[in-house]
Amino acid sequence: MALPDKDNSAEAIAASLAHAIHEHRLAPGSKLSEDEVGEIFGVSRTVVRAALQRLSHSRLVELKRNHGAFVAQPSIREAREVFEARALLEPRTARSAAERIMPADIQLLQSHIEAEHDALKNGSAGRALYLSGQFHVEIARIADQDTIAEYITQLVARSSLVIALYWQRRAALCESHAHDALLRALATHDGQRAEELMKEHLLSLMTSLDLRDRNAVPTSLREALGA
Amino acid sequence: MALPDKDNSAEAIAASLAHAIHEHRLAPGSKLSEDEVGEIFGVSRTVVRAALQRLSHSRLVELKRNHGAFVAQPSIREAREVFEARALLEPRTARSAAERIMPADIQLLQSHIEAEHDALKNGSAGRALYLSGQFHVEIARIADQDTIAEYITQLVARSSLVIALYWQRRAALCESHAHDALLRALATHDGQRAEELMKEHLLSLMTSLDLRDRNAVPTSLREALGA
DNA sequence: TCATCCAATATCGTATACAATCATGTGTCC
DNA sequence: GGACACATGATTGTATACGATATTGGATGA
Repeated sequence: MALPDKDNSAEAIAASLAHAIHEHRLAPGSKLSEDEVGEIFGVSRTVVRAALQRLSHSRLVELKRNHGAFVAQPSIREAREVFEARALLEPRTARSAAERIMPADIQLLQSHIEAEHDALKNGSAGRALYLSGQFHVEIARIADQDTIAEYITQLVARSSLVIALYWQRRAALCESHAHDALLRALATHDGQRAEELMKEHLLSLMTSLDLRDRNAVPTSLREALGA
Repeated sequence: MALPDKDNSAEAIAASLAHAIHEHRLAPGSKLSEDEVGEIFGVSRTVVRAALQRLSHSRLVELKRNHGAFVAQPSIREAREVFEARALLEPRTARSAAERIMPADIQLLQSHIEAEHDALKNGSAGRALYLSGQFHVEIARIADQDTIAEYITQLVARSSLVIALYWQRRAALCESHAHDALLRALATHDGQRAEELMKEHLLSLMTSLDLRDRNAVPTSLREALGA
């Protein structure tokens, strides 16, 4: 594992774990033992705890008292709420981004899309998912809204967990086309269209999930066995 | 100081500090020494650190490496961003709340407003400010959106810091009237009007602040002395 | 054979100790 | 007299030790 910066090691570890979660290398429900994580990164439990608390606050891990940290398993309700929050934040932010975007930003988004395509071709779906999320975060950054960008970063990461749990395999590759269209609207400073496209994109994302109750994640064993 | 629950003491301490910040009992820039806070609450630095990290993640305190924790001093830019984020989240949430509100909720909001009036009459402006913030949080709760409610909680607390720094004393008491009007719209399930009122309310809040650069908070001594 | 109780184990929760770092103040040299 | 270097103090950063708690496994009894 990449050794974290000697400074801010807790933050580096949190980022590393978040990245792994985002790329689906860590599945929802995975246990993150303090000792184990500490050994992997070569630090004591003290700093691991700081990292885990950080992630807990971002809702990426769940801290169970006296039981340890686990990669979060968002409920269906939480999944819906995450996308509803995104639906409030992202469309208007995309509009702002369209009004402020600079040539360098367009280049960057374009390379994001290409990297995502490459990742998909190489079969690294996790990395593609991560890049796809970063596309959204980047738009908030272009809109010059750090506070909103931070929230979107969180929501995107949580969306990755939601996708891990509730994705239905049919309805797949609309994604990249949506990003292409968004980029075109942004590049032409068409704020109105960017806003609409983002709204539709998020809606289509949500409808590609199976958020019916019956497929609830087996949070309790009783429920898992259909008792 | 109220002794925190033996369980989750870090969270209790964080909540206590957040409350104090929200009520302007702790001014922006105040130093929060780990030893001092630990002594006040009767716990070791370990748990104090956890609480401070939590607050740091909420942007209520700023952690300066090897220097300690300080109550945050939002920049003008951050102040704007906080209200822009609220402008995206709250109006639509108010509309949802209007559609779902129950009689008990109306009662609760009414009592919030009354408590706020009482606090103002008793001269405890800090408490009034806190209650005024809780009014907004309560609306998100009524809308049945935990995720958004959490964000609004954070943003409201940060708004309190912004108010402490940038409030201009003229333009004061429009507040309670705005809440009254909002409650009427909510109580009559007039979602459209609730959304509009919330949008205007936030706008008027922001314009009652002095967010011009020249009044920047003296983050550096040089700036404070007008050098 | 089954349920109940209890001990053993593993993990987390907290306190404390020590190391690292930065700020301040002092002394010396130019 | 001024600037630099260094020692000192205070505060945070990290590691470790110990205590608390919940689960697991086995033993005992009916």
